[in-house]
Amino acid sequence: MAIATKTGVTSGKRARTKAANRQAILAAARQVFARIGFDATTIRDIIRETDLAAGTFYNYFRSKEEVFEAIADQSTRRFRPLLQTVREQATSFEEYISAAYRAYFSFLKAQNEEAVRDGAPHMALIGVRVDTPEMHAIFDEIRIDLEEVARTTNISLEDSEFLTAAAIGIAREIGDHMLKRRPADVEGATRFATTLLLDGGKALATYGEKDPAPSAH
Amino acid sequence: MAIATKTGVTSGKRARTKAANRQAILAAARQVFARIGFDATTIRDIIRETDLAAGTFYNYFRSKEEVFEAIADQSTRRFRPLLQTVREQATSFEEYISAAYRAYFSFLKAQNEEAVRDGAPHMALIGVRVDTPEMHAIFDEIRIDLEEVARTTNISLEDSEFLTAAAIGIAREIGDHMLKRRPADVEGATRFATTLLLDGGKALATYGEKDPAPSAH
DNA sequence: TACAAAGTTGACGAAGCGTCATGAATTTGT
DNA sequence: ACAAATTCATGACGCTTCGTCAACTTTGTA
Repeated sequence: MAIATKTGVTSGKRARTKAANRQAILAAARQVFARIGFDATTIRDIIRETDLAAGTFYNYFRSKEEVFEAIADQSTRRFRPLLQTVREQATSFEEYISAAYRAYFSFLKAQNEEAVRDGAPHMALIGVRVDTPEMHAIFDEIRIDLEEVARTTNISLEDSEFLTAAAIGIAREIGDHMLKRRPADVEGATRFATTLLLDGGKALATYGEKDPAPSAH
Repeated sequence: MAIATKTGVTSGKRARTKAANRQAILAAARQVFARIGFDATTIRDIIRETDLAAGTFYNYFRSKEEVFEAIADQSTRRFRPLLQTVREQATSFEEYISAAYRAYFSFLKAQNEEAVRDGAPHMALIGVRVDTPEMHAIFDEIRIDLEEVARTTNISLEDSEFLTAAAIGIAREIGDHMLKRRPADVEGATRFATTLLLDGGKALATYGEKDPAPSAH
């Protein structure tokens, strides 16, 4: 009889298998992408890993690219609550930046380990990298956070959009390089990124000495 | 008769048409990618824009992806001499960073305008972004430059790899956002990126004031 | 000029694509 | 409780693109 809920979701069997099928396709796609890579993957490769028929795929996604985006979207969605926590707990600009980087690098490390466990050859991770609407939402969220934290700490930012872009650029690139170093050092990456974003490269360098002895807390 | 040169390149007609064909394919691919996008492009779309036959394509490239990489590689190759000049003329850390960012942002703007002129819908630029060997070369070049400039100015860098990664991340993201603002402000982006990398976000903020009055020279 | 080497051509079989008529399972209406 | 209506899975089909290859043309060598 299918009871309609507030959200418009029905509890009938129809709706349940629909959700299950979607998830099955996404899970299968994850596996196959990890195993043989996005380019080599065909839609039939994906559907073969489920108990569905070829045509059914097209009831859920228009193309391979759309599945990919949906997976990236899932990843991004899982990151947002972490950012939410960071926002709620930060009491200063420094704290926000530091905690946000830590959250991202931890998340990245976890995602990477999961992908490797799933049989990804090496670092073929579908990350929080693709240009999805969800990613744009994160960008705006961070920008607004920065503005807000700056405002409450009586700071004026010159250009919050550029600052956000830079913060994200640093996160992406340092994140990649962090993963290449085994074991991935989340704290080290966090400290570096935070110091750089706040105080710049000069704070990470020492003048007139042979060995570096920077402090960044 | 084909005179063999030092480099193993022959001056015969064979070698000339070979180079010409390769360029023809690359040029055609550029056009088609710009017009209809990478995904929609088929190898036959590309070859149709030349006076070659389908089979000939495979004498030059293994796949559409390989053409793409070759184009990205060309872009990257064109950027390297600019970086060379920057390296030669910089006398301080600050100067190197500033000039390098200016070179990159100018290059990016020029590339973008060229792509738009070629009929790219909007910002579908094949940039200095892809993970090619040539890009890795640039990365190493910048890292070594940073180390070198730091050494001659008696500075110790904590982690030149991370610093390079961060510098490139900032360039990429700010570059993207710069292009979205019309007209693209190369000097503004350069100033922002340079100040951030050297002195950090704090240098771009003002404390206890309403309107920002940052100085970054 | 004759022969060898290199390269081009386009037709061909294979592979993957997206669609759609069919039928089964679920929901709705009475 | 049953029938009508709706939703959706199925897999075969026609179509597009793929990469290859035997035949042919052009270039280089002697």
